[in-house]
Formats: sequence, C-alpha cells, structure tokens
Amino acid sequence: MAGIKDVADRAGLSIATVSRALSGKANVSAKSRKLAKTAAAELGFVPSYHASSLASGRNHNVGLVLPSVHRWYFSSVLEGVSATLLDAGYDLTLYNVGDQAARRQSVLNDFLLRKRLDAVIAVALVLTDDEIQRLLAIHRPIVGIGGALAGASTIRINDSGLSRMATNHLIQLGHTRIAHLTGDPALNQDFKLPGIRQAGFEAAMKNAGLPVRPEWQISADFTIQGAYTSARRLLGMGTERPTAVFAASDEMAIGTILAARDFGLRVPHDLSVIGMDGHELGEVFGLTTINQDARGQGALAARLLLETLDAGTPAGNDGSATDREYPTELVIRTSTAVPPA
Amino acid sequence: MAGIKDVADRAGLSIATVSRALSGKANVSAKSRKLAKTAAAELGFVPSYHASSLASGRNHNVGLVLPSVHRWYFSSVLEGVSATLLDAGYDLTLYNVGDQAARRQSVLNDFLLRKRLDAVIAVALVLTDDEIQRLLAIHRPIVGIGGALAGASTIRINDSGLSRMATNHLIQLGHTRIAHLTGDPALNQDFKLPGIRQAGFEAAMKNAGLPVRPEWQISADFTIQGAYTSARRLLGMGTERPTAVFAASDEMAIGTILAARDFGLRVPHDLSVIGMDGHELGEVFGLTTINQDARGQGALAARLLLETLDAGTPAGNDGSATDREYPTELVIRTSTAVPPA
DNA sequence: AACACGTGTGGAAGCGTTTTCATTTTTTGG
DNA sequence: CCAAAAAATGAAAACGCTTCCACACGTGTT
Repeated sequence: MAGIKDVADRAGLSIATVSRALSGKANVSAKSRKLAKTAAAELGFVPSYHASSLASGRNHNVGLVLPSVHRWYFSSVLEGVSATLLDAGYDLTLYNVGDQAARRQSVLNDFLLRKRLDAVIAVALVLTDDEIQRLLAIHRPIVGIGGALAGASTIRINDSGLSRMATNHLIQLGHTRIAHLTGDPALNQDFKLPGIRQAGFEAAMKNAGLPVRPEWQISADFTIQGAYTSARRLLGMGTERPTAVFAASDEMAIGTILAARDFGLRVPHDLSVIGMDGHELGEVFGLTTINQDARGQGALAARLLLETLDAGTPAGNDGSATDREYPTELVIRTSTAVPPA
Repeated sequence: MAGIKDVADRAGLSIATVSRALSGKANVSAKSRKLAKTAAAELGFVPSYHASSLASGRNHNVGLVLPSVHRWYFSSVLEGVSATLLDAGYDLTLYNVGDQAARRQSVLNDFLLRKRLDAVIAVALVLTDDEIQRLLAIHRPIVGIGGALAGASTIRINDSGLSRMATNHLIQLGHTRIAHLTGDPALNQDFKLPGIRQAGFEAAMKNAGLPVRPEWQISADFTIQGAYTSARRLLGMGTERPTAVFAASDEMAIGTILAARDFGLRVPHDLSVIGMDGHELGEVFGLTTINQDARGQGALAARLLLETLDAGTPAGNDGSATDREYPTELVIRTSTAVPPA
C-alpha cells in the first residue's frame, strides 16, 4: 500500500507539502498541488485514517446512540444523520444500545470515551447526571434528539404541547370519551417521552373538563403489533367504548385502526384515531397525525455538529448549549371526525 | 487526559508492561497485571483508539453497507450485526448508501478503502467486478448477505427455491389464478433479488402447467404503502381477479392484504396472500410466510468475521470464501386457504 | 556445576500521518 | 532595483500506543 512518502517521492516534493496539498490547506503553489494530486491518484494513495487522526486529533467520525433501529422514529433519525454525515465525508459509528443496561454501560465506558469520536448524537436517551458529566468531560460536542440532556444541545419537539394539540383536535370535533394509548414505561425506563405525552393528554382533558378514565389509558411498546394487541383489549371491553383514541405514535395509531377494523368499527365513523409522528404508512390509513419529520431532525443534528466541528471550537460544548424546538404540523386526514350521534 | 505513560508511572511499571497487562497479553505476572489495572482504573485511563490501531494494525471496527435502514430486512440485519459486534467490543461503522450511485461511489472510494475497517459486511449489494476487485485488494474479510458477491463469503437464503416453495404452497391449495408482487426493478438496479424471486415464481407456475399472466405480475418498492397502491391497481382491474397473491416480501404482502380489505375481499376466503420474510407484523395479519430470520443472518455474518479476525489470518479472504445457505421455514398462518368455489 | 530454557520486564523502534518551525523562494512596495 | 513582507517548502518533532528485542532471573536437565 502506497504511503504519503511514496507520493512525495513520485511528485518530487516533500512529505509535508504533499500532506498540505492533499488536505487542501493554504500555502501550497498551484503547481505543487497538481503534482501531488496527480502522484496520489496514480499510486491510488489513500491516507491512513488512524495516522491522520492521531496526528491531527480529528476523527471525521460521529457517534450515534440509539435505543432501537426498528421503530420508525429512530430509523428515520438515523437516515437523516447518515445522509448528512456521508455527504460531509464523515463516518457514522452506530451504537444500537437497545434497552439492556449492560450494553449501555459498555457503550458509554468503552466506546464513547475512547477519543475516537468527534461528536456524539444521542437519541431519546435519558442519562444520569453522572453519565452526562462523563460525556461532557471528554469535551466533545453532544447533541440530544428527543430526550432531555441537561448541559448538551438538544433538538426536540414540544411533546407536551403537541399532545395537547392532538387531544384538543379530538375534543374540538366533539369527542368526550377519549382514550390514550401511551408508551410502555416498564419497557423503557430511560425514556421519559411516554410520560410527557400522557401528561399533555391529561392536561388537555382536564382543561376541557373531561374525565380521564384510568381504564382508557393503556400502553404498548410503540410497535404496530403491540398497539394492536393493547387496542383489542381496550375495544373489546364489555363496557362503554371510547369514541376516539389518541395514540402516542403513528405506529400505535395504526395498530389501533387495525384492531378497530377487527371489531367492525369504522374509522372515523365509529372511532376517531389520531397519531403522532408522520409515518409514511399513515397515508395508507388516512391517519390524522402530527408530522414531526424525524429525518429532518437527524439531519439538523448532524449539520449542527459539523458546523461546530468546522468552526474548530476546541471544547464544543462550552456553555453554548442550545435547545431548539423543531417545527411540526398537524396533518388532518380521514381518521378523525365528529363522534357518532 | 491520562495516557499510558501516566499509568505506568503510577503503577511503577514500564509502558510496555502496562500495555501488555491491560490488553490481556501473556507474560505478565499476576502482580504487575493487578498493579496496572488498578492504576488505570484510578486514572480513568482509556487507551487511544487511533494510537492503538496505528501501532497494532487492528481496528476493532467493522463496516456495514446497507441500501436502506427503513425496510424490515435491512434494519433486522443491522440489529443482528450491531448486537454481535457491540458484545465483542467492536465498533460498527454504518454506510447507508441508499440508491444514489454517487454516494455509493464515495463510500467505496473514500471510506472503505481507508484502512480503517477490519472487515466489511455488504447487504444486498451487487457490485461490479471492478468494485469487488478493489474491495478484495484491501485484503480484508468481506461477507455478503443476501446478495451475490463473487469472491467473498456470502450468507444467503435460497431465494429461487423459496419462491417456488411459496408458490407451490398456493398451488397445492388449489389455486390456479395466482399473481406475483415483485420488487421494483427500476428503483434498485443493484438489486437482483426481485428478478430471482420472480423467476422462482414463474418456474413453479410453469412446472404446474399454470399460465403466468403478465398483467398479474406487478411490482412495488418493497414497502407496505407502495405495495398497497400496486395491489389496489391489481385488484381493481375490471377483469377476472387472481385468487392468490405471492408477494416478494412480507411488507408487500401486508400492503396487499390492506388493499384487499378495501375492496371488501376477505383474506383468505376470497384472496390468499403469502409473503416472504418473517416480519413481526405478519402475526397481526395472520400472514403465511417464509421465515428467514434476518437478524440471525446479520449476527451470523458478524460472528464469522469476528472468528476470522480473531484467528489472525492476515488476508482474510484468501480463497476460503464460503457460501452458506441460511435455514428458513414455511410458517403457515391464516392468510392462505383453498380458493373460493 | 554448567547449560539450556521459559518467564517477566523495560528500552526503544516503529505505525503513517499532521504540524511546527526554520529556511528558502517569490512577491510586493517604495 | 532593493529591502521587507509574504508565500512556499522541507526537516523533524509530535501523536499515543504496540511490539520487537535484549536482558535478567529463576527452573529443570544432563
């Protein structure tokens, strides 16, 4: 494998000049630059990533920590991050930590801290103060998406406010018997989101003077199939049925619609369903939802980091932690309507 | 940040001994090892990834090249690979190349070749001979999953045979009017799979003496929503309808079932649907399918690579390219039945 | 008793770049 | 046309580890 020495020899230049020429630095004559580039191309020279990182301290590598890659939200964020980084010539190191505490520990300890990442994007990860301290201690920019990361920059949507908005949409249509399908708290302890969305739901109900029935607050694991099962239980209860369901994710909303169909309930005639996300599959079901462009959030996070890195701020997270709210929109389709007479 | 020198000083040992002790090498006395470990822990020492890689030539990093992270198959493979690597202390560098040729080129050139990966897993990627040559030239183990990679080890399922099996399942139930929903060839030129599955379908039909109607061979983009649209067109045709559909993926099978429901067709009474994959969502729809455990395939690929790497074979892909067929199983649920009288 | 051998250990030579610094060459302005 | 400033260049010092090599020290073998 050709090294930079070989290129220098072939181009008749010094190693230093070749290095400068190839990495696009200033103070290299046009002639030398061309010479170096030609020689490099002829030899098929590719700089060693590790040597370059070791010498320069730059890694061109961003870490992404995710709890899952299967759920729509996470794979969408991943896609946005991935595309942005790839275009910028950065590598993406993926840490799919799942819900296992052990794996998460090992990621934090052995991987993230190994000075091998220029920056970290953490999605929906609630860290302990100690963990955050450790992360901040390595003085790398950190961006949190959809999760509270005190001390780091975050990109979030207004979960509580949007939940109220979704609930209010149902209330304004005239619904009074509204159920809420929330995330499963037991499954994901690091994940405060279900609670926040649920609080927004309850606030909207209280505000409208409507009762919040405990038996209509059910949970699932954020998947279609999980929600389907939970929704069947809800709709199959012998007692009075809700006329509307607000599901904390589109996938769970879709599961609810499928369950409703099984019971012969027409959506929206017999049951209104509203979700939250902007899942592509929502169109097929005419799902009313709040669109949150997860892909865009991922792309934005990556762009922010790249800017910080390019600016060359040594300690990226020095007090400049910003918290931005990502824009969303209510998309009204055909899964919500006035309640049956 | 503490370096290995600091640890050595604190432990009263030489740098060399500390290095050996911490990386678990032989020829270190129990006492020294304990001394080194204690000192390292006290200082919070974490070895520099780049320095270590540069010196040792080992990266502890495997690249995964995927066309997408949204479709079930790919995110499942990703999950399997990710978990296995994480447990082994390896990093996973993700290249989500999508279907853009430019991005793919840049990945091959600028990323993969940068000597920064110990091995590469390529999923459903059909490469040109030249591209394969370049990959093999870097002398790193390569495993291909679900795609032909001449010269590299591969893990595949018997796509053609399984398509025949799926089709035969329908034929044996008594169906004669069978449609096939295949992948969209235009969308993914690097992707021979749709063609192979389609060939299997046609072979089974021919073998049974059944006609293959061109208007019943439709395509979609492997998503539920795409298949839904295509299936609506198929089922909405004024003419005679098929009594069964073999979809080249579970997601497309589900899209077909949804479309069928829209037309008031009962599955399986009016229309039998069989898919292929083993998607978790299949259970909700009672989908008959061929289970292929994509997650397991990813995990196996990662394990194979780790073994090769641990064995320390210098050039991992020296003729020992194996081609293994991953086991699958036909899962019969309730979406297939005898045709209507 | 002399020898070979295995085990621990530390010094120092890499690994392949980037970057500093001193030096040489070119450009600019008076 | 010359001095001073600016631009281009190369030698060499990092970067922070791993590992080769040489050496010291027991043990077991003739």
